Amino acid sequence: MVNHSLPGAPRDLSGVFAALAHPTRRAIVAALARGEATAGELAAPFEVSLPAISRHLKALEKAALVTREVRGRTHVLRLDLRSLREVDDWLEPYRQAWETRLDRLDTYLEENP
Amino acid sequence: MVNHSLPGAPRDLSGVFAALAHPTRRAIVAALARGEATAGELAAPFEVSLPAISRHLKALEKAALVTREVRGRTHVLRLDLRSLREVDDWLEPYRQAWETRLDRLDTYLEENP
DNA sequence: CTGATAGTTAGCGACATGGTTAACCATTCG
DNA sequence: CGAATGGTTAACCATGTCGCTAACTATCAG
Repeated sequence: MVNHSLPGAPRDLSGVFAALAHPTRRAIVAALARGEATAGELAAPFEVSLPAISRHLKALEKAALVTREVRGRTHVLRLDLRSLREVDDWLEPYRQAWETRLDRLDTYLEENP
Repeated sequence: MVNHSLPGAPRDLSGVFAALAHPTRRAIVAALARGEATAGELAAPFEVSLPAISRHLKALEKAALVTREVRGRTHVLRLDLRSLREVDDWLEPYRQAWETRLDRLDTYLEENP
């Protein structure tokens, strides 16, 4: 088994979940999944002010969901998949639970509409 | 593809993530994965007061992570896996991302210690 | 140097969260 | 009935979140 949480990134699942508990931040994560972007580029689609986005980015960075590289006066943000992978790891035992239980419910519902 | 969010359970992923952003609530979820339990049974392992647990349960219920059946004066709580499955669904595209990218990093790190 | 651009920090207000203790239903038991 | 049990609700306090505007820092262009 592989350890997905690196030494420098302490397993603070609470912080990760809290960061993901905001639709704007999830949208930023989704945007970064398509590739790196600057703070301004990330802020553009949203109606909230730039300072608001700036603090969302800080929250994502603190949760280790995002890394930042300062290049001159622009900040390049990138998604760090490891924190998401920790969420996935946390989910694992429950996944097993619904694979044994809930899929049978799915089957039942499909066969009895 | 199966739709895991049922009509009665509106897709409020923010609420689910927020509910999971607290260690006590994650512990309750973990406890309920082993089977149903009463509020008192769930509160026992924790050092916080019973009212505090009561409100954690209410938060989990509001996020549809937990269902409650009132039997006489005891409340029986059960885990509802569907909300966790929504988290899993949300995670899916990212899972694909790290399966194509990060596993190669894993391989690299294992081969170059 | 000057001005424009990229972004953060500061300060404020409104509201949510999480914990406490005390009080309050509701149900079971003798 | 009266008392104990299971649990929630109320009131309060401290702290955190999220948005705003205004002000600031830093870099690039001319």
